[in-house]
Amino acid sequence: MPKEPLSGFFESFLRKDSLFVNKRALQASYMPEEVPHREEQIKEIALILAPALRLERPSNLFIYGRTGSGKTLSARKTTERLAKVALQSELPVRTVYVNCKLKGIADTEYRLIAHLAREFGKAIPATGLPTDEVYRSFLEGIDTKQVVIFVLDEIDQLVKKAGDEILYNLTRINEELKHCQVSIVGISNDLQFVTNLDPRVKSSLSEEEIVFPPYNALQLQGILKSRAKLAFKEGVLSEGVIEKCAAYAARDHGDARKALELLRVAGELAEREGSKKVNLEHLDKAEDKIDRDRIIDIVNVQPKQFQAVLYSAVLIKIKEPKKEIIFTGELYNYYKDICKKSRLRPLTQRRVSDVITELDSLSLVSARIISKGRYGRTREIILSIPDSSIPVVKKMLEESLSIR
DNA sequence: CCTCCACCGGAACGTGAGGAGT
DNA sequence: ACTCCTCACGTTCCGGTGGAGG
Repeated sequence: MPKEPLSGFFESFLRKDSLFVNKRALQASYMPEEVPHREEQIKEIALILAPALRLERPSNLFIYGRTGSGKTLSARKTTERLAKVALQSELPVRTVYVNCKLKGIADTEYRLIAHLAREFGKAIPATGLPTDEVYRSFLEGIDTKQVVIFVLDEIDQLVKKAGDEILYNLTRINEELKHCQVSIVGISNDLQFVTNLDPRVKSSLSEEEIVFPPYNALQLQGILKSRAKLAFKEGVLSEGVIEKCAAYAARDHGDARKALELLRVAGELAEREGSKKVNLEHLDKAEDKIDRDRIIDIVNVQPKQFQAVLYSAVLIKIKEPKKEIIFTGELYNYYKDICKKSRLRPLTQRRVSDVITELDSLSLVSARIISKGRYGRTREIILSIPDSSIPVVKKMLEESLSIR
């Protein structure tokens, strides 16, 4: 008599004590009441944006700092409060937050402007119209007596993809508007971003600038503690878990988001194991899991051609484990072979070169240009997938490319 | 000091899909 | 039906270049 496979599973799951009380407090989207160690920056932002409440145009603001340093959170928090006060006093002030990296939402000029226009009640089709038409509609939509603050997050990604003309147009729209006043808050985690911007855009975009320094280990501990208090039941975190978690993230430019994710995943692993406590081993396992999951997720959604290029690098690594460094030419030869095996039309080397650049920005490989003197100039490419994950990735790629 | 390799990376252009306006 | 958009993904063409070796 086969036992019912799920017999009692959900029942006991329900009965089993969860380690969490409110897991959301550890998720990236969570907006805490306070943003610790960023009081100064928040005050600065508030000071710069406050004139909006007198219906004056605030200076454009440029915020930068590394990932997980609290930029987005601080900016959102501040604009939210501002909007709330404006609403209470019935002042015509609008704040709009856009993340430019979201695919298909705001990652081109057309889409960004269309998105903004929709915020002001204009219906813009996803495609089809000329861009100036979209601009026209957008301007028409906002040009009433009001102050509008646009917060453009990950603005560096937008410019990288679509050029800085967008910003030039955006910083100039006040000249086109009769009643409305617009100011722009740009957020970037690329510190170099401003330096290679068109000088005209640069000066108007960064009328004001705020830098977010990375958190140090102690500050990270504070952040983790306050969130852990909300997220976990009392006493489930073993001694030293917070400290180690903070140390791990501090090692890597003080990324608070990463620290929180680590803690959350450690908690989930502990819970799944049926452990009563989250301890240091769970943290180690979490670190591993996050790394592997990230890679798998990214690799899975890459186009076939990208996968083929990556697979070439993986193959080289397996055939010659001692060989860390691959040159473009070698990789390309392997790649052509792979294409034959998986019945893919090989791309030109020029294109593959771009693919390599993109794999680099996904951190699947790291590539830098070197000169071998007499033997030419090329890129040295190093696979950034940890040895432990290589077999999984290899299998995935073979399946996807239908090899063997 | 000069040369010259093996690429890099900018620019212009082509194709084909998804869609608007007339 | 026809012309005109954007946009992703490629190709072709080509000038540019750091440094080992003559």
